[in-house]
Formats: sequence, structure tokens, C-alpha cells
Amino acid sequence: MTMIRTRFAPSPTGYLHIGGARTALYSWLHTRRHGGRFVLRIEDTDRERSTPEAVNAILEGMAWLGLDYDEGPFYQTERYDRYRQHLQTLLDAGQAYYCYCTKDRLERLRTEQQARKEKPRYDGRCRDLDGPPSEEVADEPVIRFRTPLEGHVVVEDAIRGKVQFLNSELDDLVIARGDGSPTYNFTVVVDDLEMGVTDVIRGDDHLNNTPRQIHLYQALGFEPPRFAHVPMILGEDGKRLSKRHGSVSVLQYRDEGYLPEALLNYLVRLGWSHGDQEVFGVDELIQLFDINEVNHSASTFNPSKLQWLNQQHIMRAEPNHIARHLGPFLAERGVDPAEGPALEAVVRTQQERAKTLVEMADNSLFFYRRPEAYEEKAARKNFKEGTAEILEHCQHCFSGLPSWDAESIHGVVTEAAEAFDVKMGKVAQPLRVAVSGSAVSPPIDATLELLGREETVARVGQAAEWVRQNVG
RNA sequence: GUCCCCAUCGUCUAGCUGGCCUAGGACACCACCCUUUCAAGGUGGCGACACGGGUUCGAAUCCCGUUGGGGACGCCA
Repeated sequence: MTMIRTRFAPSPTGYLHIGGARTALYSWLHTRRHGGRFVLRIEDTDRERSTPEAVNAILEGMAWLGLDYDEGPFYQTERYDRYRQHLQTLLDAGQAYYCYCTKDRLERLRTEQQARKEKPRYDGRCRDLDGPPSEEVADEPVIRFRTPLEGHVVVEDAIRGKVQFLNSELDDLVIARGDGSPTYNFTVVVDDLEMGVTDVIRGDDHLNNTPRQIHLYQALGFEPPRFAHVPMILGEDGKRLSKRHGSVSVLQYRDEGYLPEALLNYLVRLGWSHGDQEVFGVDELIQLFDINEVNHSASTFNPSKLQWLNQQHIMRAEPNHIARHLGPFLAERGVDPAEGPALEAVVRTQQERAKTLVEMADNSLFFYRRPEAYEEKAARKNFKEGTAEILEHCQHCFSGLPSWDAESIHGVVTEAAEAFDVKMGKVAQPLRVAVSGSAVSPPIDATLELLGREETVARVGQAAEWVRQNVG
């Protein structure tokens, strides 16, 4: 049994797409489960659309997700010698030939075939020529692969079983351009061969490329690898997921406050399941994931479920883990956690009440920055006649507490409620608005403990003064 | 147009080795409980086997057809 070797082979024409990330995830999990090797290859033969920025975005996305690779990244543009060698092998064996057709001729051919309601395909004009034809000759000929004309090819797929394609449906695909550079279907075969890839896991939009590639493997004298074509991810309109459906870049989800493990959890469940279990850790997934259990049908991306999973992972994580991911969001808001309560402690109070890190950062600002104003509705509802006396009472009691902890603070609040003959909410809510500026915060005792005695006393006094000046 | 893939609640899914399915779970939505707030949690509700035919004592499950959806048909990947 040879070692399993898989690969992720993105084209650097943009960011790391959600769909690509899911493909990478399935390959990565399959590899890790079986103790294999995960190869990263950058397919950049499209010189016009590939950019270094896109390469960096892909590498950054992979790193953020934690999808580490064992080999590479290999760049296809650095392997042209290898492709040339294999091209020459096919030419020498008569398995490939030069095609002198002009682009104009091919375009006309395609248009005529479509007018006849036929499948557009190369008509084989140069297939058996010894040299250039007498007319309509391209300046630089391309190289085409000599596809068998009869019979069929079977794709054995780990997810779909055997899928059969008639050779008469295929045509002689271009494997090298006029400038000599190879095209995708050729490079992918050569690379997977030379990199010893044993399992190709990719989107099922490539299922129809596979019969051509199997012919190429066989022409080069090799057995094809195992294939698993995983279903697409669709947008809400049922089409392939794209920008018009919202965020589709992995790093965009990072920026919107998602944890990498939450996104991975969501993506793995979009097509794979393990009974009714919904929440998985990455280590757990490595143990459980089985490529043969991936579903056949495409799934629709649903941000609502992803948000819930993010909430589940936030709640279950160690506070220091969340604190590390939260720090950059506070920095973006001009906040230095060193100037206030320990961020880990803040996270502990907020973990059950935020679906994203963006939300958690926004809701935690008041710990580090005195609110400049009170929410109008919250103030109107909770700052009433009599509130100033309650706040000043609490302020005084807070100042005299022997120790500043949640239990002592809770005692002050319940004592004040008794002293003023009101329910606890009539004390807690004004305190909440006073220190946070809003009607929402963690439990008031924990909130005030974190804020500190000095800052609490100052904010409560300030609010009492505001009430005297603005209420009644 | 040709070929390939696919079809269970609004979304993700369990179930597909016929009987255990008056099809279960999660998310979302609605209601109630808990509760100083927001959440979390608990309980309940709403909600699906695309349609037709066949095989069978019996079909979500097997077969055929229709319908609908996705993909490929680039000198992109």
C-alpha cells in the first residue's frame, strides 16, 4: 500500500475562494487521516491573470485556516522543461500532432456547429497531415492530443462510482499553445504524475475533464490516480457560489469575525456528515472524515448556519484562544487591551453573547473606553426620577467596599434594591447604562468587577450628575 | 444543442444493504419557561421524501420515464 499523496492546486487569479477552501479541506483531512503527504501546487500557466498578490492571498488563507502543506508550493511556470519533455515524448510517439488551424477558422467551425445544434468540437483537420496545409495557416501551430476515436473510457470515482464517457464525445484537445506553453489538462496530468499524487480530490466541474486526462496518463505510460469529484457549493439562487452571493473569500470571513475552526466545521458539513453531529473540532475531523461518505448533490451556502457554528466554537473555546483572535479587532478600533481589564477575562464574560468576533469587539469597547453618550432609548427608559439617588447610593457603597469582587458588588445591588424598595432591575439596569452606555452587557456584578472600582465609581457619579441635569 | 452529474422540511442533513419511517436531528422562524439586561440553556410548535408509472405482500429506499437543478463543450484553470 503506497503512501497517500494528495494536492491542492489553486490558480492564483484571485483570493482563496470558499469553494477552493472546501476542496483543500477535504484533501487535507483525507491526507491527515491516512498519514499521507499534502502537496501545494500553484497553477499559474495563465500568465495574464496570475498575480503575486493572488498567490499571497491564497497562502495567507491557507495559513489562517491551518491547512498546512508538506511539500511545495510548486509553481507550474517553473516546470516548463518538464512539460516540454513530455510533449516531445507524445509527438515522437505520434500521440500528439501540430495543428495549424487559425483562431478564425476554429471560431467559424464552432459557430457553424452550434447553428446545426451540434456539440462544438474540433473537426480533426490537421490530425493526419504531414506538414502545414495549403491555406488558412496559423503563424504558430498549437499541439493537440490524438484522442481515440472509438470505444469509451470509465472514470472510477470514490463518490460517484463508475462514470462512462464515449470517446466519440471527446475531441483532440490543445495541450500546448503556439508559444509552446502547455495548457491546463496537460500540466495537471504531468504534475500529478511527477509529484506522485495518488488521490485527486477536486470539484465535480472537473469530472468532464477526467476522461481526457485518463487518456493522457495512459499515453504517457502511467496508471491514473484515484479520483473523488466533490459536489459544488451553490449560492442562494442555485448557481455556483460567486461574489453576487456575498462573501466568497476565506479572508473576508476572517475579517468579519469568524474563527478558522468554525469555517472549517461549516465547510466540512456542507457535503459530508457523521450521523446528526454538527459541531466538530479539527482533530476530531481528522479521525472521522471519510471521503467515501461525501454526498453526491450540491449544497447551498447558508450564512445563518455558519454564524451559529461560529457561536458554538466561540463558546467552547479557551478564552486565551479567543483573546488572541479578538486582539486585532480591538486594535482596529483604536483600543489597547493593556490599558484596561485583562482581555481573557473580558472574553470569559462575553463568550456566550457574541456570534462573531466583530460583535464581541463592539460589545467590549466600553471596558476600555468611557462611553461618550448614553443610548437615547436606554437612558430614557432607565434614567428616571429617583435614579440619581440610587446611583449615588451605590456609588457611595462601592467606594466603601472592603474588596472589589462580583460577590460584594452583587451585595450592594441587592441591598440598594431593598433600601429603595424596588426590584433588582431598577438598580441593575441604571448601573448598566451608566457604565456601558447601553442596556446590554454581561451580568452587572461581573461587568463592574472587570471595570474596576475607580472607573466604576467615576462613571456612576457622572451618570448621576447627568440624570440630575437631564431628568425631571 | 450534445454529453456528464444530481433531486428528503426555507437551508444543512440522518435514513438508500426494501419492513424498524404516522421520515429523525441541526440551523432559521414562532411560542412558553428560566432570568435585572443581552445572550446562553430548557420545553413545545411550524415544516420534506419533485411528479408519474413499474417491481413487490410492502418503496424515501430498487427499475423506467418525465420535470426541475448543476456542470462541461476556452489556445482559462
